[in-house]
Amino acid sequence: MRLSKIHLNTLREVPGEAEIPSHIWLLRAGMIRKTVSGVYSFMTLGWRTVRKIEQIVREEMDASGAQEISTSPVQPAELWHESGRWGVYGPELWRLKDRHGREFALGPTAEEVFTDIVRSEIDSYRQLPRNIYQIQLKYRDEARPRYGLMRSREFIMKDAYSFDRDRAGLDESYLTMRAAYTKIFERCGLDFRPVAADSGPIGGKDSEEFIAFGEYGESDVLYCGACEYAATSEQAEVPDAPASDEAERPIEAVLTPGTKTIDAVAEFLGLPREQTLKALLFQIYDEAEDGTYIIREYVAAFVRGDRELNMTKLRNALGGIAEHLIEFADEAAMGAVTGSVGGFTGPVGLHDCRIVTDSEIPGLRNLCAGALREDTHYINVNYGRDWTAELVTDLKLSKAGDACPECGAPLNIARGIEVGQIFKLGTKYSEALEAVYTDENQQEQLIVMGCYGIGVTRTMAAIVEQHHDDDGIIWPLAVAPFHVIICAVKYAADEDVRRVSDDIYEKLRAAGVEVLLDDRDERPGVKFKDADVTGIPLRITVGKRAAEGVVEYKLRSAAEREDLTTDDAVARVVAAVATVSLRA
RNA sequence: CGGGGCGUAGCGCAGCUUGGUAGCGCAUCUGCUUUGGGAGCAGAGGGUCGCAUGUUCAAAUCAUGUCGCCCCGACCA
Repeated sequence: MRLSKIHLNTLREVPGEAEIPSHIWLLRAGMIRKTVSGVYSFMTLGWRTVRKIEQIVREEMDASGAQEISTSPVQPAELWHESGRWGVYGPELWRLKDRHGREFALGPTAEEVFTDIVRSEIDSYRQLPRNIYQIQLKYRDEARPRYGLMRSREFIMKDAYSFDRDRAGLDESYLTMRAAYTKIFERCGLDFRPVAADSGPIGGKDSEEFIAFGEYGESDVLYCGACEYAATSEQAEVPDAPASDEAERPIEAVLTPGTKTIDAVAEFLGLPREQTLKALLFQIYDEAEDGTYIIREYVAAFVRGDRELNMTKLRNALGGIAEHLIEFADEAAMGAVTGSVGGFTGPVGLHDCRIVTDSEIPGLRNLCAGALREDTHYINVNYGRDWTAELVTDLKLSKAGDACPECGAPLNIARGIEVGQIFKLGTKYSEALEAVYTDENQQEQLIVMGCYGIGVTRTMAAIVEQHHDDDGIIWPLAVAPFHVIICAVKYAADEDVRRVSDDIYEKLRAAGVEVLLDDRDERPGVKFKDADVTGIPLRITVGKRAAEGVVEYKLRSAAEREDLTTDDAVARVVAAVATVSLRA
């Protein structure tokens, strides 16, 4: 295409709203435009890249045997009531009503819709397995949209759902998707890793996230340098400290004035933090039909003093409490339940609340804990003798240096962007929506499901995070809006330049290359800057030596330039583009 | 939702403390000169200062409220 005909508006300055590279460069390259917070429009070049990514996703999904369909983002509330998610999904579900007052949601995912389709269309084991997917706008009314495309309220997601006869079939479907995802993100040019993940409110057991490494990611990943183990910080198992063989000493109350924190009490008593017990008190809500919240119960959770509590593990341990239905208890509640003020909560004599504890606590001896009286702690508190918990399970938040649960080597930590996730759902939705098939013994069986998501627009942001420099974006060839840009210096004024540029342009187009000809009546500096900021991976400059048929060839990713004849330049571009097509 | 910051021309900002003719740079338009890394000169257009109420002879400026945006925390593709 001719650049003079394309709508392109690059920005010289960084818009005030942008903080991180992908947001800054996508705006400055004129690829995206904000409509309102968390909602973006894609302009000509930006949309071309979105479609490139979608195309890669589509090709690999189709190659894996999945089929593309299209459903509406408008989903009736009834389906959500059937699955039970209307009440638990929380304020992130973007709800709306029609003129009759009927309720709908804009789909944040589509498990219900796909299960609904399958339950009415699949009756026999002969129709299984199936994997169907769509690429569609999704809606999540985020508490805090952020970082441009990284966390938006409207985004493009590829969501796929697999339907199998049994668990073994699901395992196979899952591995097929895992392989397809690996290819997709490789073709997008991302540095990424699949990591074990929490399955969150969608439900199910086994799950992995595909994390693209990046400084501005919002996920913490713990990975082992010695083996293949990798997990998100919420999910990573933390091995218990070895049980103590110390003898139990008699429990004793001691005065500890003003020591409201673990650090303060440990220092005051001269104990290591490992010898203390950290208490955290939560209130759990029920959501009434009218949308109000009522406190259902209080929960006290205990971990070793030097540990951090993993909220995700706690919520899962309590039977999958939705994130918005649990929060730290306020001071007033603390007083009512513990008979004390914050900072002196402990397990001994605690009542009127559920008590859960981390799994390493029963093995530890003679800990220091709050005594439920202001300025007082107990020392030599022992599990079993002085207190017990209703639930004993791993509640520890993993951190760098913790032992790898597979091989024991110390774990490393990295930040990353979650660009995809794969789940084994099992029968959660088929049970709720009664999606069954008849097997060869004429028995009705529940369909076993998996679901698989890719954030297409987030992937676009992740690519820019990994591929940019001080001058702008450096698109990998496979997702670039155009393969090559011809910077025609003095196109309007110089007949040789025009002739040579048009010649190269036509030859490349004939060869199937996506080529952009900068035929604008602009100064050369403007053309070079625009070529750099928009990140077109290959550049041919036609200028000074046009009359003798010589042009300059340059990669966006490299500093070197090379003078070539026009035919050699065309051949180089065609060869470079061919490497991308071959990878598919 | 809690905490902090910001709303003045398409974009980036100054002006506000101490109330008195709304400004600068970029972008846009016209003309001339320029043309291998975001040109120079001359000129032109464009803003109910987020909105509402209040104080005042007078409000971009002070007060109250409200809406929007951005950043930090708890959640997710």
